[in-house]
Amino acid sequence: MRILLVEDDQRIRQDITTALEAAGFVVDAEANGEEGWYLGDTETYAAAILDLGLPGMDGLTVLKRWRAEGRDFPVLVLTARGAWTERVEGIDAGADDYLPKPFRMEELVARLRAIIRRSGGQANPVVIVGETELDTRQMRLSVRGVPVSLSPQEYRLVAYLMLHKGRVVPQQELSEHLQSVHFERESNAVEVLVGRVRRKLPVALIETRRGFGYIVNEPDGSS
Amino acid sequence: MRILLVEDDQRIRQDITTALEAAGFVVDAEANGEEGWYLGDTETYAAAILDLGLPGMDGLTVLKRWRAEGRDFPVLVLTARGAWTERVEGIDAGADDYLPKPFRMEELVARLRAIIRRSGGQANPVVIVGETELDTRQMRLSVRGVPVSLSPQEYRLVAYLMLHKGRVVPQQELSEHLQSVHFERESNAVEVLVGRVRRKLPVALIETRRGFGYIVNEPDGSS
DNA sequence: TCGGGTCTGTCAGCGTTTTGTCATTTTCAA
DNA sequence: TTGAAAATGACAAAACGCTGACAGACCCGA
Repeated sequence: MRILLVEDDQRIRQDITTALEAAGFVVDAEANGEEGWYLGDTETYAAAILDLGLPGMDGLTVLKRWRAEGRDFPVLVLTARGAWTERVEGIDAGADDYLPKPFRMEELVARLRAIIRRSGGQANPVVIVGETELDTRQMRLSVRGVPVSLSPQEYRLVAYLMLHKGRVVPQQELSEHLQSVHFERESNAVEVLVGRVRRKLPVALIETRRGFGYIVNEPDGSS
Repeated sequence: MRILLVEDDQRIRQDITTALEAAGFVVDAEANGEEGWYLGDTETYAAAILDLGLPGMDGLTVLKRWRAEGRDFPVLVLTARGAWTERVEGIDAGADDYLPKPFRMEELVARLRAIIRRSGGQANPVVIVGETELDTRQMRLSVRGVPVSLSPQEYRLVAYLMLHKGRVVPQQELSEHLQSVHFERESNAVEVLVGRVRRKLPVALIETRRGFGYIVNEPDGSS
């Protein structure tokens, strides 16, 4: 389930991204209005979260343009507290819901799931690859119905790979995503982690693409 | 069971929210009439509690608009003491019941349950997980039919987890929800509380997901 | 008003798990 | 074949959650 997030505040963007990923979504986060618009115009998303008041291109404009071009994925608009006008405009422009700042992350996730569900998409918290099942609500991984006990870091690794299944994920992206504050090039932390996970799994889930990164794929899938 | 509460008085809103949550409802509380209307129009609620005399948009108008657009969830109207006219108008506008201020919280909850039941929705006050039973009406937890004596805080913890069963609840969410006015980073209050509850329960109900939070789950482990 | 009991948050200590690093070996693609 | 990339085993520091003890706040009955 892929979500587009357009929000200029670096801090908020990070927080939301983290929360959504924890909730099992895949997030494309973008700070700039124009770029956000372009992404929404060219990629396929289950929903978008749009902050009004963006650099580059105003949020409302972004939304109107999408709608004008027939992009109909649900959009959740973030507004400043009490800015009632913004909300009205947002709704008029084709927003599906709005959320006044500040908000609680749980609420954001709940609302997002709501508009996705309403739009016909299903905000399924479960990802399945072969015999492996990832339940993002329970934060649990199981193989053939048997839960696998993973440490937080291990879980995050698997979750990230599974949510991005079918795509080669570079080591650097992983190590950045595991939010360890280390960019240390000379660290094989990810490799070690992958090893640990593999030892715990009864099936070969994570494939190595030597020189590129790791990938989780459907069993029959070839690249 | 999700309830929409539209009430401008901050104090009353808080009280009702607390009472309803204690009773096992999930509450969206809103102070502004217009925002309340929007929520009721776009979200799905089991019922709404509506104060007349709101800023933004008058309560009666909100109600009429909902009904005009076919929203038929039951609505409980709060009226000022002796404002007989309001009641008549409220009923005419499509309210299912009214409650004159001031009122007792228990009465509010009872009436709310009544209109929900009448409307076909089931306001089930009982949550069952394995051998554990949470009766939100009596605010009582029992295991194998034997009541467990819990302190208020302990009860809230268990209730919250049980009402969110099948989902990992982060410690932070818990500590926020227990409305302790502390955002204190380094506080192990939740851990202590969990420990106390566990000691009182004859069964393993609360599972720890190290690094993530706590979860209450059906014994077999499917959500 | 006093005294005992309960509730709740803090703290320090403890054992366990987790995680990054390092040295070394293995593997693979060019 | 060969050198870089990845896997592995071992290790130690750090993180995490649990527990018992404690003290202030609060409630209630005498």
